[in-house]
Amino acid sequence: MQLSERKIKILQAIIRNYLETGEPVGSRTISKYTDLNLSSATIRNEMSDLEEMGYILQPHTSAGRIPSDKGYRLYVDTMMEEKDRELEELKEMMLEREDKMDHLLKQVAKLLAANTNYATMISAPTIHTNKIKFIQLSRVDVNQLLAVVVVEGNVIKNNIISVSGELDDETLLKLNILLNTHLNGLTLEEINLGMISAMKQQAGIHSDIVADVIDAIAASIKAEEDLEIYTSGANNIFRYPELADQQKASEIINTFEEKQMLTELVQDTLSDEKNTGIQVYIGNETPIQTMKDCSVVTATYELGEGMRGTIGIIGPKRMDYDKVVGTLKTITHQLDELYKNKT
Amino acid sequence: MQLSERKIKILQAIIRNYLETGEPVGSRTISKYTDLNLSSATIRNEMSDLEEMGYILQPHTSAGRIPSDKGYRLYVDTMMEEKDRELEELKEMMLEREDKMDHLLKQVAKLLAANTNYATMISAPTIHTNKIKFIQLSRVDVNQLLAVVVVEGNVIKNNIISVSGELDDETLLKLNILLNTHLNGLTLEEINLGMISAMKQQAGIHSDIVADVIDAIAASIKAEEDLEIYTSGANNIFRYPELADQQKASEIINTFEEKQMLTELVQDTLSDEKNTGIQVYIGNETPIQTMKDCSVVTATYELGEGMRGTIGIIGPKRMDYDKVVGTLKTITHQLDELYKNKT
DNA sequence: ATTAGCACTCGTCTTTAAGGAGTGCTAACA
DNA sequence: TGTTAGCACTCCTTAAAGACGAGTGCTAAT
Repeated sequence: MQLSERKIKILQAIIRNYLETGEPVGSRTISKYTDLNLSSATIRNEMSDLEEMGYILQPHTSAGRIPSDKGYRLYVDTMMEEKDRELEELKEMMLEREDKMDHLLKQVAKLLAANTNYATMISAPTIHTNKIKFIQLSRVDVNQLLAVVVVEGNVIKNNIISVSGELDDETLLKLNILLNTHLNGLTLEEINLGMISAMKQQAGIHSDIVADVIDAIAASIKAEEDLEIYTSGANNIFRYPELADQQKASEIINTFEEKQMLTELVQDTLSDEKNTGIQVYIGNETPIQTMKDCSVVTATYELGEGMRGTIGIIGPKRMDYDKVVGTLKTITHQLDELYKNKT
Repeated sequence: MQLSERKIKILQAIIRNYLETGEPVGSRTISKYTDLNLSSATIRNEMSDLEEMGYILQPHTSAGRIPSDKGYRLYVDTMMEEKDRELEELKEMMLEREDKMDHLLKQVAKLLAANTNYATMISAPTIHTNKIKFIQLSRVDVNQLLAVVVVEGNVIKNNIISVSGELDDETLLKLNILLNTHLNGLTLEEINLGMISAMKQQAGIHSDIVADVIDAIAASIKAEEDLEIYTSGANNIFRYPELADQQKASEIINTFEEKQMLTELVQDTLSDEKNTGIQVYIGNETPIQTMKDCSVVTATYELGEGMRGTIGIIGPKRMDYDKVVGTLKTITHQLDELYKNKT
């Protein structure tokens, strides 16, 4: 069966209505709601067709229809009208020039949650492809060195390294020069074994320290390990009765608290880069099993080259996709702007 | 009316039973439960007295009794038998010598939540009274300086400072020496205005940089600002029907997610140091309004001198106080040990 | 092709009744 | 005087029954 123009209009009306109310939509509602001027009986026939085609379903006989996952999918793919939404607060916030990345991200998550009434998450940008800008070893104690690594984008990583032998200031200076001349401007991937052994050779008896330092750098830069994820508004799910029962709420809250599982979402989003950077997962499409009764909309944001993070909005399947997608587009754009102004 | 020996025994039996089951306790249950060998009628009379005295209450006529806050308080103060509980996993975990403080704390929170089935929080130790061990300014870009401050206990703080004028290496070195000679070994409180102006004078035309640096140090050390709090097991509250309804659950979850409000709990706990370091807040006694239906047990742990943090366990009023207090005592002790072995 | 009409379904809400746990009180007992 | 058995009473919980109504599917008329 074909999806006639009229069927599309009716489906759209059903979904729009359901998004608002969360209640099954009856034929009479649509008959009044749309400008099609059709009687409820006609709508009923069309609805029957739409159900057969799998776009809508009935919770039980004698109830109205609700969209199926397939219906939502069609809606998101073809019928959505993005509502652009400027977040004024965000602008103001960014004007304050938040130097601390983590603060900024927490704020963004919070703001998004407050504006959308859904649960939100944001992953700190991974610095995978980013270049080392500055390395410094300092002695903080007799046998402890502090290794500071700054990568492009002014992300700072620290590590305390314990060393056995003593080091005089001169040697330390030499090591610093050695490390900086060899590693500055490189990304983590570009540091290879040959380079490391060359450095070790030059370091002579202190080669073990070089090894330690490089390990430390690798460990601290390593993306998977400390993929920081900030969340907000998890309790928003209680606004939606279809998610608010104990079983489901508990699972979702747990996912948000553990954060571990959210990394899968980030990975999945970052790996797929066909479209505009916005992805919509409806129900079972989500990579996180515990969210199979939700819809998840994710966006990739980019701060300069190679620094990419993910923003995710998690809500009921009947979320306001138009608003969410619009908001996400705006916000990723604004984050982009922020970075440009900062550098 | 006096609390006779027998009344105490009965009250204890009621509370113990209610802690287990969460259901109002009837007279017949107690009559069988205890070794007092009294008929249910006698128990009823005693219960009536206990209710009049405010230790227990009836949800409605013809229901059993449940402990009142006053009853719980008496239990905690005089009748509790701490169950010592070693956390084997914790020992193992600590053996791995987690260098990263935040990882360790997250792990502890998680472990506690898993072991107790309550929600847990742990605040990172505040470094309030701690001494500055090492300061270093480095140039990372034309007009950007990186200020690294290490305080005792190897807690590292970074700040990027933007400077207008250019600085040559020599000046930077001088500034570093200036800062270190003046500030090393001092706590934040000990840095006073006189000292600052003296340093500014010595810095000459770069006095503004000194000011910036000190601001940065103050900002990064400041305790209230970045009182990191890690939480775990918030979804455990769903295990307890009396907390699991939407209204309450949502509030509690929110408190846990925002974390902001939890700082009050930390402040309160740290400020009061009469007892063993364990505090029990029952119902309305808690400083956090949203937790008035819960009980909160907090403990102060200490890592070396002056580095103190708070561990909190949040559960229903009928929590297993014996177990929780015992566990907290053990864990603070173990953390103490950890620190000793580390240094 | 559209629509009015109507019987039918089925979830929701309300009412009613039965069941039962637990109490308070009274009177008897040691 | 303290303890206990007995009993009426309360009130929550659960189940069953019925009323209600929203919404459907089908049929026949337009």
